[in-house]
Amino acid sequence: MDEIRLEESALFRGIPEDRLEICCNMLKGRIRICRGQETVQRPGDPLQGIGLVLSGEVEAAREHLQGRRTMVAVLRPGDLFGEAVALGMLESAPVAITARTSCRIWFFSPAALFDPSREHLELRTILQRNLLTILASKTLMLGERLEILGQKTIKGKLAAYLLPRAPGQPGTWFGIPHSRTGLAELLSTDRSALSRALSELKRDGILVVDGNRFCLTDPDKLAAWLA
Amino acid sequence: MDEIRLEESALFRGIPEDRLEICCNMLKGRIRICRGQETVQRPGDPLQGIGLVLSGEVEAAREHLQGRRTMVAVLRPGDLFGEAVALGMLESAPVAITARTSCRIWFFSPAALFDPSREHLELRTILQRNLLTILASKTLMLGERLEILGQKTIKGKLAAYLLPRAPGQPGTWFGIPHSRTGLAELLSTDRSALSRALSELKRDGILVVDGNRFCLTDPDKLAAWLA
DNA sequence: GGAAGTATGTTGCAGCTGCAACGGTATGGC
DNA sequence: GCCATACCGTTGCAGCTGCAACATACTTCC
Repeated sequence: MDEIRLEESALFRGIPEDRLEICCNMLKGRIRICRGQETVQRPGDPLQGIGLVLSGEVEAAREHLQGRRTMVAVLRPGDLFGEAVALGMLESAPVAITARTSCRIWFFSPAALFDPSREHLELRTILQRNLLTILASKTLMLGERLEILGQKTIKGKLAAYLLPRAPGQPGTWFGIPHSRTGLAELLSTDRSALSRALSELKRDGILVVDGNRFCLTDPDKLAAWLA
Repeated sequence: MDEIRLEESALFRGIPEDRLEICCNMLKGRIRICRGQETVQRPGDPLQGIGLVLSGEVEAAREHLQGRRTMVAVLRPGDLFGEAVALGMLESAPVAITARTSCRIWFFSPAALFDPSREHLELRTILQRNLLTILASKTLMLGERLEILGQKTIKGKLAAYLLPRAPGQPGTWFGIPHSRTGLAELLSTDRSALSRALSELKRDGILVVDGNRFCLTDPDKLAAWLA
């Protein structure tokens, strides 16, 4: 099973193991179990608190009209979602959360973190510090998404997405956590047009594809597509 | 002058006025004065700390190759930049910071915020809490940028950008903080193509434009362009 | 006042993308 | 085994966009 232990998550990093239970009680969390494909959170739903993925795989995506979606991130055990909404004082979520696989999610209220009481102050300090780090790296990740979506062509988007994910050694295979349809949503482009772009890159000897696995045979030629 | 007082900034919200000086000393800030058009921070530069705009107007933009840019945000007095990079433990900045006008920027080190000493703990707690709120709202802002850049057509991008900024009462004029060129960079599109799209929207009676000021005469028709 | 530089609107054109449709394959339920 | 569903690649076509070039203001700086 891919169940994560809380102390391995970024949120609880640095919390002594014997204090975990205190933290959990303090945050008043409750666990929700979702089946695969289940919608965890619809955009506009009243906020359920901050979610921490315990097991399974979860997607965060912006839903546009007519079923079109722009994927924001894939969440794995240990990842958080909803923290920006909760801390930013919005009353409803702007993104949809969907379970890719059956999963367990721990929802907790951020209010307890800022309880003015002096109780467990040192634990709350660690949690707040961790939350800062998590939000900072999420901001950086979103910045990279801007870099990708800012590209003008599909091959440019592919280059902006694949190049930072490829191993340093050129010609090495690496996997991505997306199906073709998912990749198209991530790049906010049309699936068939993406398929065509990949075919051309293959034809020109720039990369090789096998399902979710890629091998950049000519990274420089791919980088030439960056605007 | 548009100089901001520190206690009006989001970072120092809730700090008693007579403690401000303590905070400033604690954070070891130093002020940098920049002329208009000056580059404050090039992507890849070693980090100078977190920046707080005291006066003037500053741009944050991702620079692609060949001078193309995707604007990320306009920063006004009281706004922060670099906090995600500093807290996310990156050693260099991924975005370029440019002064639009002459400006004064206060750089400070985030390290003092997490000093393990007990000194001024209550002040540091407030600052950390404020930083969390700032990062959360920046995350939400970036999410909106994804919504905009995820649109497939220029008119869609315009709709995603203008509709949330228009006053509730249709037919009201409102301004945006961008020139045409700047708006094109914000939408990550070509300036002349943007100009063409705006002309067509004007021709079809959907909006009226006067420089940086817009008036949506038919918001519903504009919303129809959202993918 | 003049010159250089910058911002803006227009237009023609090549090219890329979105869309729809089709066929093939894999997966799952009955 | 069979059907339904989903995923993926291919293709034709209309349409939108990027790009280059040009003309017109407007600003700035001598």
